[in-house]
Amino acid sequence: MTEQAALRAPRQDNRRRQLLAAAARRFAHQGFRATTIRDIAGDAGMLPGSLYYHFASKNDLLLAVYEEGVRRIAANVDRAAAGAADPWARLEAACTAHLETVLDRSDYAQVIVRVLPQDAQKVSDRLIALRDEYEGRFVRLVDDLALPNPSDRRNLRLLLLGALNWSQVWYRPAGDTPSAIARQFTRYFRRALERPEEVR
Amino acid sequence: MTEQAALRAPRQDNRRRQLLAAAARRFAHQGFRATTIRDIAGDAGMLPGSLYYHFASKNDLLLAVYEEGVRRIAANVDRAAAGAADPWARLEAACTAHLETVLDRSDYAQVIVRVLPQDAQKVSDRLIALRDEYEGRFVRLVDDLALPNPSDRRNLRLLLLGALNWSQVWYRPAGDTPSAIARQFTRYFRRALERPEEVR
Amino acid sequence: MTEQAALRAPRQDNRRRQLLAAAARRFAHQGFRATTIRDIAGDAGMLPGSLYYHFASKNDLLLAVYEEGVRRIAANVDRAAAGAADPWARLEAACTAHLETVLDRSDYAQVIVRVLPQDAQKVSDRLIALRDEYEGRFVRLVDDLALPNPSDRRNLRLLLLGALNWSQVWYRPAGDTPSAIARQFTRYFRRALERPEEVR
Amino acid sequence: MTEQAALRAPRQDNRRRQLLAAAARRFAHQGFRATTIRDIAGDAGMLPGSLYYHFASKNDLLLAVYEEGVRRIAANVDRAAAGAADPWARLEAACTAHLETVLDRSDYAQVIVRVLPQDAQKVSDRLIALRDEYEGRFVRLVDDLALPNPSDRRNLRLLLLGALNWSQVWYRPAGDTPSAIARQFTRYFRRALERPEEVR
DNA sequence: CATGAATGAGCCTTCATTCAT
DNA sequence: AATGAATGAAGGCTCATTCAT
Repeated sequence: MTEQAALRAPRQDNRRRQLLAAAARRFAHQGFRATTIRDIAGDAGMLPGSLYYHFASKNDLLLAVYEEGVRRIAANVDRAAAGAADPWARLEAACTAHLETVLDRSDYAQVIVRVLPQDAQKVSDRLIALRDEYEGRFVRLVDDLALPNPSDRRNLRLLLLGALNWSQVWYRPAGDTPSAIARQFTRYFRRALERPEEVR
Repeated sequence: MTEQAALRAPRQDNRRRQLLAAAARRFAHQGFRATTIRDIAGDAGMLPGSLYYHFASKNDLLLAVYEEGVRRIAANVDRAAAGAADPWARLEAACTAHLETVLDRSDYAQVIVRVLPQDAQKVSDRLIALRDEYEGRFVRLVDDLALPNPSDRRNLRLLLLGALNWSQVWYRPAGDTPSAIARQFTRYFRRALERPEEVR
Repeated sequence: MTEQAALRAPRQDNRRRQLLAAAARRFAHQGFRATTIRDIAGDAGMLPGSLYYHFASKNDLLLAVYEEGVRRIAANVDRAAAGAADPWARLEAACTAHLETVLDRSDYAQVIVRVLPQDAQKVSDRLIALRDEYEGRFVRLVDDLALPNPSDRRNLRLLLLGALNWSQVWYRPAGDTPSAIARQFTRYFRRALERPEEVR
Repeated sequence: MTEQAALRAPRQDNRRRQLLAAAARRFAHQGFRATTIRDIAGDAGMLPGSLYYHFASKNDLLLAVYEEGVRRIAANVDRAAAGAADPWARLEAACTAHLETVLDRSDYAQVIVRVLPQDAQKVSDRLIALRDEYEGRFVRLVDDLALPNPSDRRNLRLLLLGALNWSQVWYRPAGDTPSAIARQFTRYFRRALERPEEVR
């Protein structure tokens, strides 16, 4: 990259990115409705009206945050999964990456978990599609496991992801790390799955 | 109590109850911020201003809904647990009662799961206290289990309750019943706990 | 009417009427888009938000002004027409009443002439219907004339009403009175109509 | 003029002309206030800010459109009048040219009829002057008529022009052509004027 | 008990305009 | 000549809340 390009090109994108980051932070911490355009613009050092040069509406801003969130968490999860040898290791790596991203590394990703699509009626379809696209990964990861009782798949996936996502409610940085939590949860999950239920 | 009071008191209580029920329904289905005082008053057949005769603020209304929600779900859970013989059966019965109440039987209880305390800053402490009081039951239920590895307790409780609560996000009346979900989840949970982890 | 009723009943209606009057005045003098809710509320001595207790939107306010305008001008025109003996006298009386109402007596009526339905997209259909309903009177008044050449009717009606309505653009209180203008215009109109065109 | 200027000047003029044409079209069809600088710049393929290189303000744009409108309609009317032999034919030709230009041939001219000077406070004086200058033609055309009753002149001119201008409100391309309307109206006008009023 | 009426703060958004580049 | 980016004032509207009656 020439020095000129380094100085000029990113300018526009920078402001947009700043706004997006501010929006992600606010949406993740306060929720969608409790966040005002003034908050976001203020965080990025501009006036409310100026934000509309970069985004058409608050809904569109949420959509953009969702998109970035999916991009990031999906990239982390895919990278982590790709580095693992067998299906179980792959799932564990994916879950760890998922939870680390949500809890620690990305306001964007946290928004996907925290803000419900219904909060932005006009773009809710697209938000749902983004969520679904992302979660498809876990459908496939669970499908790859060799399970004694394959019909457990759906329920167990919902249990695992639900437990991970809910941790956002009780998680405190002072306790276990996100990756420790994810690892624990996945191991319990494995124990529950690997052998058929005993007769009681 | 004079006769007059006998006639009047329950009337007043009725209106309050109607408002509370309307608030619970709205908060459960739309969330706290998306619900207006107008919605709630309208559902109870009165005007917004009239609501303030019964409740001091929207926050107070939420607090009252939370209180009623805890009262109901705790009653259901306690009753279910009391009818079971051993610790594992007790936990399963409690979880089933918990999920049935949240998903099917009580808007009040659903509010506890759906509406975050931070949505009502001024009463958030009390909302948190109510949540904690209720969840204490599960701490005790899990403590009663005879586990090979007692240090799993906290994590496993968080996993189980988180998975149950998150089901509110994906639950559809057309699929498995709440009690079926709860039973399944608890059984997986049991399988994961009863046997010590193998060496891998 | 009892004194109590005199004091209490009209209260609500009074404020609504004040707002309507203020809106009519502003719309008539500044046009629809140039008038702000703040202007109108301010004229009625209240805050912008308070207006919405009485009217659901700015469009609805315009609709209400139109309705009142049609009611008033129609009443004036009908009364005037009813007092005249023959068709020509009836038309002249109606035109005089029309123009007097528009120019002198009613901001409401002036709004019908000045504000185009397209200015309020969401209610434009109803605005057009109101205009049409009113103008139907003139269709009938012209139909009642005994004309040598009946096919002139439509064009001549459009000419007469157009000329009257356009006077709003050049009319100044210092010059001819509205009724003088209307009388003059109607007489020219009559002269143009009563005998078939001569060969030139 | 240097060759460079010869090449450049018209380019600049082109862009200005494009903007003017876009503004005229928008103002004629949507009105002044409903048209945004964005609309106009967009129609000319540029961004809002760029427009300000060519025009100092939205008001100035309107003024320029008015000027061009007067230039065009005046040219049409003058040419038409010049081709007619006697005063009545001259008036009829002028009216036909006026209405054709307004309804069919020029967005610029339509703006003069549709957009009220008060819509642009800061230039309203000049807008009024332009209107007056143009209408002077009709004062003269009517003055040239030999009338039994000369005092009718002003009123009849206002009636005729008003009726013509108002046709913009009800005119639909599917019905009579503008020139047919203008011819009809002028003939009625002539009939009304040529004979003294009878005693009634 | 309830209502009618209003408040006031704040919300999202629009838009003419500016200006460095 | 034109753009990108921002401004700032204003606009329509919402909503929890108040209070005299």
